[in-house]
Amino acid sequence: MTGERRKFRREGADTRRQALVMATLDLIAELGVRGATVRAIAERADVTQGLIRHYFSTKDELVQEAYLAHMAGLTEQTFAGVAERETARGRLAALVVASVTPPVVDSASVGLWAGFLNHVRQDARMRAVHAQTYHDFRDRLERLIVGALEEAGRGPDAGQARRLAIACNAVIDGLWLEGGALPEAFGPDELTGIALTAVGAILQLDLEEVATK
Amino acid sequence: MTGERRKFRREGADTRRQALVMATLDLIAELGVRGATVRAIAERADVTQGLIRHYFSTKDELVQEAYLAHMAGLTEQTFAGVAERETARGRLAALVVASVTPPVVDSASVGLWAGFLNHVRQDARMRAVHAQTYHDFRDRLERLIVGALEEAGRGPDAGQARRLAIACNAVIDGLWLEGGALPEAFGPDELTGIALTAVGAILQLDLEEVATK
DNA sequence: GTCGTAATTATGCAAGCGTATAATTGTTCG
DNA sequence: CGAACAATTATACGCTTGCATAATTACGAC
Repeated sequence: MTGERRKFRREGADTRRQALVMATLDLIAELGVRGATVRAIAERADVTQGLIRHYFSTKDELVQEAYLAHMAGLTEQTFAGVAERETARGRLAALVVASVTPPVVDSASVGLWAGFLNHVRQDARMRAVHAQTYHDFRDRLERLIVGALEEAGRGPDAGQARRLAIACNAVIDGLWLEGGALPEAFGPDELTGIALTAVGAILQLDLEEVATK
Repeated sequence: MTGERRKFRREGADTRRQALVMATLDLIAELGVRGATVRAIAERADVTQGLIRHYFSTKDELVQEAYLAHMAGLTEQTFAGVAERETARGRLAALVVASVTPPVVDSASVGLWAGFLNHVRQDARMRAVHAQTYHDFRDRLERLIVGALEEAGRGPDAGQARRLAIACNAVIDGLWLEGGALPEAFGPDELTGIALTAVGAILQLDLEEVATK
């Protein structure tokens, strides 16, 4: 009858912080931002709610760190297999394919991103992370594009390169979004083919022939 | 010292419902879904909170109607000037331009859309609205594309038309999203030019020469 | 061992939330 | 002009939320 206090193990700060961040991402993806309450996060991380305050002085701080982790993970997943390809055109094709294929294209991932967008619009630091993530991705894409065009003997000037990168990025983002938000609306591999064709048309480059390694 | 009861005017049901929907949209756009509480909505609509329950049996019902109104308004704004153009190619160009220009491209509008997305993923009726809005827009886009291609003497088959519409839709959505989420990242009219070039490249059609009426 | 301390749990609080219901009041119609 | 009724206000309830603070306990140092 003695009210038994819950047993626990001590963990390193990094482990615990990461576990809390993962639990937060899980919940936002699953239930939306509304569902990611302090209590729910704690429960999912198998911890009591007080501990969150021990590692994050405020809930917004935790959400912010979760956002950073999500965006970093997304970029990493997208560029995962790119460097392995030998030609610039092959690297570009690999990036395009990865961008519109699971695990990058994923309902929960898109939901997560959308859930964060409103926080982004209100919090200056999150806005900075957002802008940097976007520009970082686009810059890398632009470098791949320039490489592929030079390989084909046509080097674009800076303005052209910028505009091409914005356009290709838009195709990729749009397909990513639609594939994640309406998974059942597209056939298997349909998005892959469309993405390669569209980006190829914008750059006047055949990406489909090099898509499969 | 008699607690004075607030004066009020009776309004028609449609007027009040619409006012409440507008207040909801304002608040979600401004403060995110978190900020759109029943009390805040009532205050913005200059009404007491009890009235909301008189017109909507639940808050989710109000949110759902607001979503419907927002999406319908967005589509309407996008297609506003399209029919005035005489050639199919001109109509397509007009649609593309409208899609990446204010008031369609707008930070609040994108924020609103993102705020709804998580509701969409959890509520079946909202998911239906979402899917229908998307397919409706894409179908109209596909018809414009087919018209423009036939005008140029090349009628695509059904599969090609579908894929082209998905690709063009992705460009438009991606630019809409980025223009709304990062307004300061693009110069004036930059998105317009990029959108016309990119869609034109995908369709192998010159849209820029017909863009300005 | 046992002692100190940081990690963790337990409990509580004030504010805000959506919803329910009763009391009023503006409007319409005879 | 008065009665009836729907539109609107007022008030309150129960729950959940984020945050604070005190009580415990696992674990490393010596």
